[in-house]
Amino acid sequence: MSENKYLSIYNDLLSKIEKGIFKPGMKIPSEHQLVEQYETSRETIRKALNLLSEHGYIQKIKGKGSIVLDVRKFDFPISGLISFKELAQKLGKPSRTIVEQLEMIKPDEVLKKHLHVTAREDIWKVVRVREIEGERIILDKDFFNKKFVPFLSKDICARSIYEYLEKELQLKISFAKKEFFVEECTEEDRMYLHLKQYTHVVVVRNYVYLDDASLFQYTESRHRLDKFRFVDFARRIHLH
Amino acid sequence: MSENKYLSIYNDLLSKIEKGIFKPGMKIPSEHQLVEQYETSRETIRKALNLLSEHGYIQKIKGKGSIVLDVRKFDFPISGLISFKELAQKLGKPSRTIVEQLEMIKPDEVLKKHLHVTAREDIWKVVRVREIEGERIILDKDFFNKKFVPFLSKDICARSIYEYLEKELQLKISFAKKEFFVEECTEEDRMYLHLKQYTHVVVVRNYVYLDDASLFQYTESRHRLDKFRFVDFARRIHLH
DNA sequence: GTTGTTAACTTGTATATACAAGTCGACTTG
DNA sequence: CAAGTCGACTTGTATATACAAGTTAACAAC
Repeated sequence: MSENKYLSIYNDLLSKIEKGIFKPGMKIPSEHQLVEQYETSRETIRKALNLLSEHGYIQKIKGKGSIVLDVRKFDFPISGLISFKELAQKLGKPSRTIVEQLEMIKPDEVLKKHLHVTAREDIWKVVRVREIEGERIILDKDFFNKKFVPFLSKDICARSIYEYLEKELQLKISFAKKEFFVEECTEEDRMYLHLKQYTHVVVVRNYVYLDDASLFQYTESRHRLDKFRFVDFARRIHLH
Repeated sequence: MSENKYLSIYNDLLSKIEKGIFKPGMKIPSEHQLVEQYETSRETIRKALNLLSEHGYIQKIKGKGSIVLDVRKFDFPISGLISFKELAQKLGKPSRTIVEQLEMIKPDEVLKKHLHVTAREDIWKVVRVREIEGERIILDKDFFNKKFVPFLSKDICARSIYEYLEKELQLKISFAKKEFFVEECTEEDRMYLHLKQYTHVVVVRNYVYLDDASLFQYTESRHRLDKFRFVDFARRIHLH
């Protein structure tokens, strides 16, 4: 359970939306009603509702109430900072992770720039292939600063690195920047993936930061063209 | 200026970050200091800071303060609901919009699904090419429900439809869902774009909603592979 | 010198109140 | 009947207070 009142209310309302107790198009109870239901203050309810709104689950309309959106209903992966294991569980497709490389390296010029490290620092390099429905679709190349991740094993990489980082090492993963673009496939891509006839791959560069804004991971995720899909939810900022 | 106190503080702090008065890595003044500077309450300051944090401009660290991130410094287009005109102005590259088609149509089966309309409703269809540095890079196919947009002209489409919708028609554009994937290019793509040797295009499907959660626009944006780039900022949700 | 303890700072959460502003239905008024 | 008004509801903004919890530097004790 959450220690936070507003987060536990967020979770409760979210699960009611996902279970269909609150259906798309429906109004959810008013803030006043929720205050009584959860025996809390209006500001606490509003924090929970604003989180739901930011994440695309509800739309708040002044004077009327909050209605459930269907935007988030069928679509994954939707924008967010989520591990492959969490994603695979949501999607429910049979998938497997194959650890192809796991070694400690010194960064080259490119990596020094991406991870903001010096030539002397030790870096974990992990290369994994994600097999989805029997096809080798995604090539993930992860780089971790050893300063933050002293130890890694093949077993951890095959299971879920994030679970290990957050639960065992107590790292507080906070935010990420992702860059998407398309690139010609390399020899490495062809070696590790089932590329069919495709000549390009979709590349996702992931820069992951901890709680204190320190960059601790750089990931390059290379997807076969035809299987790539990404969904984003955005709100317009009005400044008038 | 904004009528809202917290939005005008958000804007003021944002412009200080963008102008470099607050530089990446620097601490911004504490909430208490900002309360005195802006002569307001702490909750109002916190609303402004939380917005900056959500949008990737600062990181708040409990017990320490808020530091400016460099994540947003060089990267556009970053996730958000922004018109091509606004984007072009930010990027500063020479660009031009060519209106190739502008007509009123009845929706076919596919469009009926995308725009949630019946066969009897009138739909504006706008086809535009975005020329960047002299090359025809992006093909935008927009569809507007006539119920929301009674009138359109070539002139409006060449300038900025969004400016017209928001300023003239007073439509309140609120949020959007975007889907990204890669597709084989069509005859239409080849006809309108400078595609070089590329066999695929990046497709962005855009569903745009108004204030009251009604779907009013569907856009299909088709990008030449090599010029496509998208940046996303995401925060991890911790539920423990 | 090292360790531990304050004290003063920071941000995070929860609560209460007041009023503004948009929506909607019922009722009044012409 | 039509139009306008009013009251009861909704969400939005601004303010104040209290306490929790993390950080840091100064200081005291050993």
